[in-house]
Amino acid sequence: MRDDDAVFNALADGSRRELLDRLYARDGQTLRELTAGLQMSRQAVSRHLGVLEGAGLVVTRRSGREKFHFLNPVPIQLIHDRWIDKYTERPVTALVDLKTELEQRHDLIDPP
Amino acid sequence: MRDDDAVFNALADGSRRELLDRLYARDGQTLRELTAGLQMSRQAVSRHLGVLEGAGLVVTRRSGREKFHFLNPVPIQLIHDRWIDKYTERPVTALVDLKTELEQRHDLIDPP
DNA sequence: AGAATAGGCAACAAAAATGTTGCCTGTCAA
DNA sequence: TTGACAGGCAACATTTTTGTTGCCTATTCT
Repeated sequence: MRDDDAVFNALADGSRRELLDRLYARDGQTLRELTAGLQMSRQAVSRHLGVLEGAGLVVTRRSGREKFHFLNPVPIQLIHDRWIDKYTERPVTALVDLKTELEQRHDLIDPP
Repeated sequence: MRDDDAVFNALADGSRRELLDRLYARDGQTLRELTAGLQMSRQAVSRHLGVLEGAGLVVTRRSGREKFHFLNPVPIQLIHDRWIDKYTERPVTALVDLKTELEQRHDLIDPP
């Protein structure tokens, strides 16, 4: 497996993505704050945060008995850069543009 | 679950990401072409491509008995937009910048 | 028509992920 | 120092995922 496996694996779970959403809305929350409203045990949330931290999507900072969590958007930026060419400017603005391009390519392969 | 679940689930598998890499390198490949070199049965690759197509990451076009696969980068762009603010320009250029910001925030909470 | 090619579907076993409960350590306040 | 609070670790059962094998239909070529 490649190194980015942890990132994609962490993003695969809906609860973890919701945790990222919460941190995106307000950074620096503790485990208890993030658990509130998630209808899951504190231990489960703790492990989810551990997965996110292991993937580098969340950075933590401990202060006394509290642990603050921060969103790190860098791995997400890398996902974007992997399949979207920033130089040749692929048609990513709308699906309609892509479909148009597909029709053209298909005409090259199998002309009408 | 949300609607984007299929996309993240599709990206969670390393073999599927490799298929996207291959399509990114050369679009419009058939199932046989994509299977070559992947050390997996054709049926397994077929199901992986089905997952990618179901998530909208791959668009297909059938011509006779052959099926061509094309990469659709739109869902990946949406992932990027979800957690990276394009207006306020968060510090996503380097992890160093983020760490610096985290130090500053921590000083606000727990001054030295 | 007959053979070869491209792809699809379903059932099965093996492997991995998820959430729970129970118990533990460290920190803060009265 | 005693009790309350924040968080961590491990074992367990349940569910999901993954790849294989076997068999099927549709299309192309001789």
